Amino acid sequence: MAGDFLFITLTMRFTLQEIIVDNLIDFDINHILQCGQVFRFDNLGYNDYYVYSGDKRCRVVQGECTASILTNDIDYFHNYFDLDRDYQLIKQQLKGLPFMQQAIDNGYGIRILNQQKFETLISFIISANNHIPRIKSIISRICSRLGNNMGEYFAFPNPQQMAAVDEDFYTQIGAGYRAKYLATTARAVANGFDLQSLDNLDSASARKQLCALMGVGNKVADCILLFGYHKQDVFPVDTWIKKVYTDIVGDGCTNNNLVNKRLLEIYGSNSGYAQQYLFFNKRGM
DNA sequence: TCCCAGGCAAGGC
DNA sequence: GCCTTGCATGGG
Repeated sequence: MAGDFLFITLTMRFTLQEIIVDNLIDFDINHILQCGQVFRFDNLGYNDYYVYSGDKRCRVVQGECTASILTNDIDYFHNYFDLDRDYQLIKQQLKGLPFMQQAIDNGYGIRILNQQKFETLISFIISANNHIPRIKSIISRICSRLGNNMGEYFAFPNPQQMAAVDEDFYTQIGAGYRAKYLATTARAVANGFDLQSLDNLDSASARKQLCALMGVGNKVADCILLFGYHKQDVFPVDTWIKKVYTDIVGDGCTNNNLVNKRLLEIYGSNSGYAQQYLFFNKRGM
């Protein structure tokens, strides 16, 4: 009997369950993965991906009318893909604002993922002045060298695991001048910087706290707030968004803080969503 | 090749 | 406070 129980337990642990997304008007896995919010995924074929988050993995297979999310943690990925949110309502609210109609038409399937805070923090420190393919490869090496071996893949390391190595390690895996930022910030979090507590703050206060971490400036903080905290009243300004700003306003402003302020005024409480549609649209994907 | 990338820290003013 | 400069690396 004890053997039977063990067998059932193991079977349940490795049996994948399925989330069916039955409305592809507001879900397209390519849009979701290619709008620059996440760097850990593998393309297995046409509309077929592994997506990794923390120590978890799911497989997303998208067909003509439905998408299937295969995972052994349904609740986690239901929240991860933000499936309870009404994106029709968001699009309705954004539609009349500058450049939104075309951007929404192009990236209609974008959803803002609910990613883990520490992973988002580290990922966007690496993103600074960097290309997306290289960001992905650096993160991949950090996982395979420091993260737990999950069998078929590696988990994203926790703060203690990242704090256990020094700056030289991050230089060796190709992080460039961000090596110091990674070593310093991983130690700050491992030593008690409480990422979770920022959930209770308004965006401006949380942004200020995040900017105290080495390697985190206004833009990186805004990305962390949007992708790790789902704060919607932020507008990360990078080189692509500055091009968009030139298209929309065209006043020659080159000050990122002013551009950020003016875009927030235009897009208001839905700024985070607007930013993702505009970023995706500008990168021409 | 040479430019550029989901910018930041440090230093000068 | 704002503005400028230096910065590691590799994909296109």
